[in-house]
Amino acid sequence: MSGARKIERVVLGDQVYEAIKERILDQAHAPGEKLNVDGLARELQVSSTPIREALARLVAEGLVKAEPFIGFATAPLPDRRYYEDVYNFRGVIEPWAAAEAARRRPGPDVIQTLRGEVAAMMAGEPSREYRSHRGFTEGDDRFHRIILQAAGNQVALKSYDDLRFHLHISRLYLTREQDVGLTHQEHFRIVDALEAGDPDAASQAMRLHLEGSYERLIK
Amino acid sequence: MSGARKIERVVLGDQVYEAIKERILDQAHAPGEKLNVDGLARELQVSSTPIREALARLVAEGLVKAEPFIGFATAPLPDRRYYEDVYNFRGVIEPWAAAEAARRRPGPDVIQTLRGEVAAMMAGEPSREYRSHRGFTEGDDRFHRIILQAAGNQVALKSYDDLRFHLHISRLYLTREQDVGLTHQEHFRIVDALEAGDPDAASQAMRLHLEGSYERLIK
DNA sequence: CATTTCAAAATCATGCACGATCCAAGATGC
DNA sequence: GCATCTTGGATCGTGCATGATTTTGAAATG
Repeated sequence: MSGARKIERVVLGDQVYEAIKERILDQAHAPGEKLNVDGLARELQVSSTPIREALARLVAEGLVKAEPFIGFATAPLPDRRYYEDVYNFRGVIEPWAAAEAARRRPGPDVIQTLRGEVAAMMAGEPSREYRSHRGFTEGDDRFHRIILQAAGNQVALKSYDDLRFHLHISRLYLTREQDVGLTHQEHFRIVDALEAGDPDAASQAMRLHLEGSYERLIK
Repeated sequence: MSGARKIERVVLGDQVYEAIKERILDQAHAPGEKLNVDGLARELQVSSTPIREALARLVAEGLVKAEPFIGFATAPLPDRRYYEDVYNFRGVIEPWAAAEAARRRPGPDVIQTLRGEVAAMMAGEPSREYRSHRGFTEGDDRFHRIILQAAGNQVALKSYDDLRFHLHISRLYLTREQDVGLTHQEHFRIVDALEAGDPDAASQAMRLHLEGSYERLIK
């Protein structure tokens, strides 16, 4: 019984999907770059079928664009208009989610995890270094995602997940060094409000953070 | 110039995708029903590759679930918890979108289209008839979508589109006859507020409509 | 006789190689 | 210099081989 560990049934398409996603998030492919199916097949040592399946999924998620009879390419960096929409949207969802999370009184484990993320983001090397740059971005991702999770609405969580990759990439290409300190402070205030169980304060802190985040992004 | 019609390069995978989606929305496959790749290939007169590509996309959109080495199946009807989340989420997004749309003063063509949808939904046969049942559902879909569009935020629009199919199916399986009249009145109030360019009234009308809609759905 | 066990066959998902089709770019002709 | 042809390369679709899963059916057990 207890020893019955679940056998991992591995489908090649899944692994290829993860591999390509990782490559894009690793900036191994620039935005808008063409993705050669045969080339990927050779590099990943599989046939073209799993590649195409994986790319089809990535297309549906918006990370990859497909042109009939021409091929696949990584999604281009969105224009300013798109970011404006994204932040307006987040400005509606996330303050609400933060209030909801505060109302539900997140457990100490959640607070602990959030503080851990904040601390880890601060501890990152002064990043001209690529790795820490990515580490910062991923930490920010997780921070916001945890709050969406704590709000307990799976639909809202999914809508955030759909934005994550685009946000991840844009942050990767557009984040500046001096922004780190400000982000840090804003995150702190959000966690404090959550811990205090104060919905209004949490909502307000999140709103301010997103506004600041947007300002930093577009300049 | 004017005669330069765009040649539609058609990929089989796209057509298969539309065909299967249509089948699911047509209730040709019950929720949770298994989808046989070879069977679909024979029925649609194509090989299995386009089928799998289409199914992979449908999986990414949540209409179809995939289990490794077992196959594909249409997504099961969600539980009550899910609908609660959906309507809480819509209760945040759509009132905001309605206010935004009112603020932008939608043109007379948009108002006209909305009134057209409302009228068409009312004109539908007293539906024990299946067709009009579906017609009602699709009309409701389009009504809400037009408002999201009028709000001018493509991210919010996409988040709604991600919910549309699930909503469509649940409405198809769960809508009652006596609900039609109430829906109709609520839609009217929303259009009026949009036409008047009154953000608060639009937001409020949308909120009431969603609350009513939710009540009708879960009982 | 009902129920369980177990093996073998049928069914089906998955991945691969190959051929057909189509796009892009360089070469040729005027 | 412009249009047409040709070649290279890539995508798209098909058929088939392989391995996993499910079902069938018969034997064995209680």
